[in-house]
Amino acid sequence: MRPKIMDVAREAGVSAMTVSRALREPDKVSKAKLERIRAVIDKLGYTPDPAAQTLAARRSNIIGVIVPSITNAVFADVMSGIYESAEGTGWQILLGNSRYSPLEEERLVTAFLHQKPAGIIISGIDQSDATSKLLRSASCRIVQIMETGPEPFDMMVGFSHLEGARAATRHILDAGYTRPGFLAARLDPRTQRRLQGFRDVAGAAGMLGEQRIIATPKPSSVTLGGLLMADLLAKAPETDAVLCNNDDLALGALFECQRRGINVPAQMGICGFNDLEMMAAANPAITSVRTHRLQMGRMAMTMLNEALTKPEIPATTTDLGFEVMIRASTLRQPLAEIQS
Amino acid sequence: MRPKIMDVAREAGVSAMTVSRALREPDKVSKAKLERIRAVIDKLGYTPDPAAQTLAARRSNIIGVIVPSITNAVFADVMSGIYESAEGTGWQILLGNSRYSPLEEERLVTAFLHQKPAGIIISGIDQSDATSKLLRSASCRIVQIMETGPEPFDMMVGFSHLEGARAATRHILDAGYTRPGFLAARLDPRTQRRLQGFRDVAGAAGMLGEQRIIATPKPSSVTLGGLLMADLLAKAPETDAVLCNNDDLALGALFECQRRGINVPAQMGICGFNDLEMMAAANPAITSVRTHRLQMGRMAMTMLNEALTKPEIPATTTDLGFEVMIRASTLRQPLAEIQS
DNA sequence: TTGTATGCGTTATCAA
DNA sequence: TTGATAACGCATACAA
Repeated sequence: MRPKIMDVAREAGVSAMTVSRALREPDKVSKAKLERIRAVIDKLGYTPDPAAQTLAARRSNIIGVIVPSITNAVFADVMSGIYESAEGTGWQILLGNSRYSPLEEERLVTAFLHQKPAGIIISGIDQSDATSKLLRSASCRIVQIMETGPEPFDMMVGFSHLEGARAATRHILDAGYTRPGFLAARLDPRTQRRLQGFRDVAGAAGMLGEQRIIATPKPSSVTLGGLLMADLLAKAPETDAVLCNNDDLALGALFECQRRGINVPAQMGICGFNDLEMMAAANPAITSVRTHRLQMGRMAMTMLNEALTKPEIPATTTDLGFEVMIRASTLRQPLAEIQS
Repeated sequence: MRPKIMDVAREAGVSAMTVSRALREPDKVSKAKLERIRAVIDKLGYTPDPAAQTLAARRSNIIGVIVPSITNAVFADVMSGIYESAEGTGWQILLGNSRYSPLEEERLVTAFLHQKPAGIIISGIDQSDATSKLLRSASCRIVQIMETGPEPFDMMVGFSHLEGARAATRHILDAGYTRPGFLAARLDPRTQRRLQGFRDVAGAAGMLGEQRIIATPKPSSVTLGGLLMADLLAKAPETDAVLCNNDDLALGALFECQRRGINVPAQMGICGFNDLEMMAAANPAITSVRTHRLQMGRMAMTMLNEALTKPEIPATTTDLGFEVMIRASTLRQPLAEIQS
């Protein structure tokens, strides 16, 4: 049988409560007893029973994490940061995959709240009314990740997808392209805000062509990137650059251009979003908006841990920003030199 | 306050035990009471407290899943299958990331066992002695995934990495390449078995050149694929094909060839492993060994669910096999035609 | 600083 | 088929 708290207490010559305190509030136990208790715990290999702890404390050591996809490299990176930062803290991570479905998200929040979690990390700022209500009345700390926005439930760490797309579009125009297009898949809220950013900047420059915006609700993939590029070339052959909603699409668009003998970046500029590792390795290297995914995950978990450890940590919103990584795929100068 | 089992019992005019039974063994409750209880449960919105259930039943509804990486697309796919198949079953998935560390894996197994899990899904067949001991004496069902092998702990679903690499190598030789190389990163056990498969077949054909085997313990990436290809070309310029240990490396190798003006597949054949989605979309499309990752995850969870639901389900090992997806990157014929 | 009494919400066991 | 009783292993509240 596994040793229980009473076994430790007996062996150490103290009460069960003192052992319990030694584990959770060592400051409130005298040095002598603390040492004795710790020795016994080591000797017996005692570990508290999580279920009993949860039942008695009316609160678990579970942190629920809800992401819309676990195969999308973007969220895989964020999760990796979360797991990394959770290591050694004692918090147990319960991962939920909402598959981009608000209903499934609500189901997950409900299921997680039944576990009396210590905290919840949830992606995005577009929760349904029902989900929002659940979260607002929840008695645990909450971190929204991926995005920043007004009216956080509690804490927030992310960046502005709108501004990211604006900056990328600005770069494309600065690079000398004049008929930019946009490729989008999935059409989730963040995608839509990126599209808005593109429209803002291209429109302000008088270079917006709605026929150059190719969007589909289908899930994103490299293959789809190629198909969307083909569609774009068919509908708007004048296009001389594309901002892709993500890096998979950008890579697929590059391959499609190569298959058609379209020179990138001379005849077609290509820009991705997220800056996955492969962007820099491609040929030509692909320009992309770098987002700080690992750091976002780490910080979300760190913020939560602080909020749960120290009392009275206020709600804060952290904007991690982004960075346009300019690479060969949008450097049109070679063509300009040829033309001059 | 959340309704408890006693609230339901009172409202339905039965004892708490009968409510408990109605939930878990409805067959043992009379039709009349069952209906009444169910109505009350709906009305009150009763949900059992997981912690109390675990404490009383000495067994949780948790299924621990241990993978060596969560950013690697291969495991992301497997996890996706697991989550998909777990949906609606009531099992809670606790995910652990061992980061390819046997020690971390042992730590995770220990932590999971403390939760009195209903089952454990663990990647690979190379558990340390300590981990093996823990798992053998565990009182829950276990599924090993990713690979098949002798001496399973319990259930198994995977495929032979050795045979996968053998088949790929055979294809490369059949395609007419005579000086094949191998690119490997990470060097985990599965990588090593793939390398063994390559050596087997290339050696038997008298076409093995040890100088053409480039391996590094570094984590895999597209960038690294390019670097390894550069290394290979420096050390063994005669190389006319590469089997890459995974698709990231293959893509990187392709880009590096393109940067150097080396024609793929005419001057260099490239074959990947796993057949991630992007392989078919690349230019040229890249040959790869398709593995059934989503299905593997689904099946692992399904097997576990069956074993936990129905009594006396025996241990079974399922080999899901693989498929060499032959694509342009290893179709040398064009060159052969030119030469003839 | 330490200990006692009590409750957390459910299920196992056994008897009816 | 149903129910009474006793755990399950720990933490909260309070007292000493």
